[in-house]
Amino acid sequence: MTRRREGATGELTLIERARRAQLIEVTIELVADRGYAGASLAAIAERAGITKAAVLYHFPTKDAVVRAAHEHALAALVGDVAGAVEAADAASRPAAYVRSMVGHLREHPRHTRMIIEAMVHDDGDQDPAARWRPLAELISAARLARGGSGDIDARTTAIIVGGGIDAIVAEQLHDPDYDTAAAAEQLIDMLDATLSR
Amino acid sequence: MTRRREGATGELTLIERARRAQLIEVTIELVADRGYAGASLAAIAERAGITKAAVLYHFPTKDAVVRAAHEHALAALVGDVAGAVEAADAASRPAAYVRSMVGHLREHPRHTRMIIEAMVHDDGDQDPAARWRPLAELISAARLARGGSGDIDARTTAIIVGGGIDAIVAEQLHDPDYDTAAAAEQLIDMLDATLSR
DNA sequence: AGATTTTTTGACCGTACGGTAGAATTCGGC
DNA sequence: GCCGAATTCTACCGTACGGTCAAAAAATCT
Repeated sequence: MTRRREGATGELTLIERARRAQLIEVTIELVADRGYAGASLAAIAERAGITKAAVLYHFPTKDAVVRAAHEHALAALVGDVAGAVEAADAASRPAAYVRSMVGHLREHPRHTRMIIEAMVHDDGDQDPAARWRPLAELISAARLARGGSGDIDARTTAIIVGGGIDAIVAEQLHDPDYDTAAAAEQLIDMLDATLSR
Repeated sequence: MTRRREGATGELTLIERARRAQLIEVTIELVADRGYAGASLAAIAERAGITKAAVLYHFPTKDAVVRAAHEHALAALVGDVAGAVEAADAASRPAAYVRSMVGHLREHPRHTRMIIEAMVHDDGDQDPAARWRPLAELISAARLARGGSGDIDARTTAIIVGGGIDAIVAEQLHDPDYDTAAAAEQLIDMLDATLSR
């Protein structure tokens, strides 16, 4: 009963777990502070106090490190938002979505920059609307629950509101004093006006 | 009376003008198709049918080429939008702004990608709100012209609407069949509802 | 303690990049 | 045809990057 890695099960050593977590952490910081280009293998290694080769011992490639960091930041965000949305009733779920997303991003600016940077630099030709599909579905459901009669396009509405979220977040990343909560409420007002039309 | 360059006046040869224009053009194409990273000196030179060194004869540095390309694309956009806005009365200028910007970007997708790519990759810590300040002023003026009484924040409104514009454009760049005109009208509706509150 | 495995290191390789230097070419004006 | 300027080429330099390799150093197990 050893603690070595078992190829089949993929069991990991405690040290390896810790290192991986540390590498993910410093990579997030690095991407947040200096952008994708600033997150070189050498830079990651230096911040972690080891060498490039040691980093590549824990991850097969540099992209794997960045990908892991991105997934880590993203998982925290979607978990947060999903919780807030489920706690609301159908009619106010879009509002809860916007509110919790802006709130999370304000509380975790590093993760935010990481996510944004990854979205920009990733594969380029990915449907932006896919990102907001969950929001689009919440919007459709909320419109049903409210009995709005206008024939608004949920997809387009989600795209617009999503863009608004991104813009608010970007502004807050530049000016930490920006009142994102108030901005989120104004965006929610605009959305509500569209929903009940 | 020769046609050589006159150091003091900065007069340019015809050939140099043509080359510079061509280099700007291929750089825009390159950035649009393959992103900032894809616009290397070698790639630019290859598309122009010359060598790296020849490119650097016409521009002092690679960044100068990209900067010139960006400014070229941006100038076309702001000229277009400014014309459309001036042709409208104060109350409907924000709508004209949104409409003409989305329209221009739809008709010049290459220029659009160039502008977006430059905005993302430029210097990082630039105020996103600065981009939408002209829109913010149009919004303030329109609210006055309409006699709306609510105390909405023009800056935040401009940020949100600007984000919506970006999102619509991004969606169109991914899906050329996306109805950006309809999306722009919906965004304008949301803005109008906020303006007259 | 000895054996074995996990982790780290240092030295190296290949590539792509932006940029430079000087020689070569083209081209218009005389 | 010649001269000088405008334009382009070839060859090279230095740097930074991601990645590989064998060997050393810790850590762990028996």
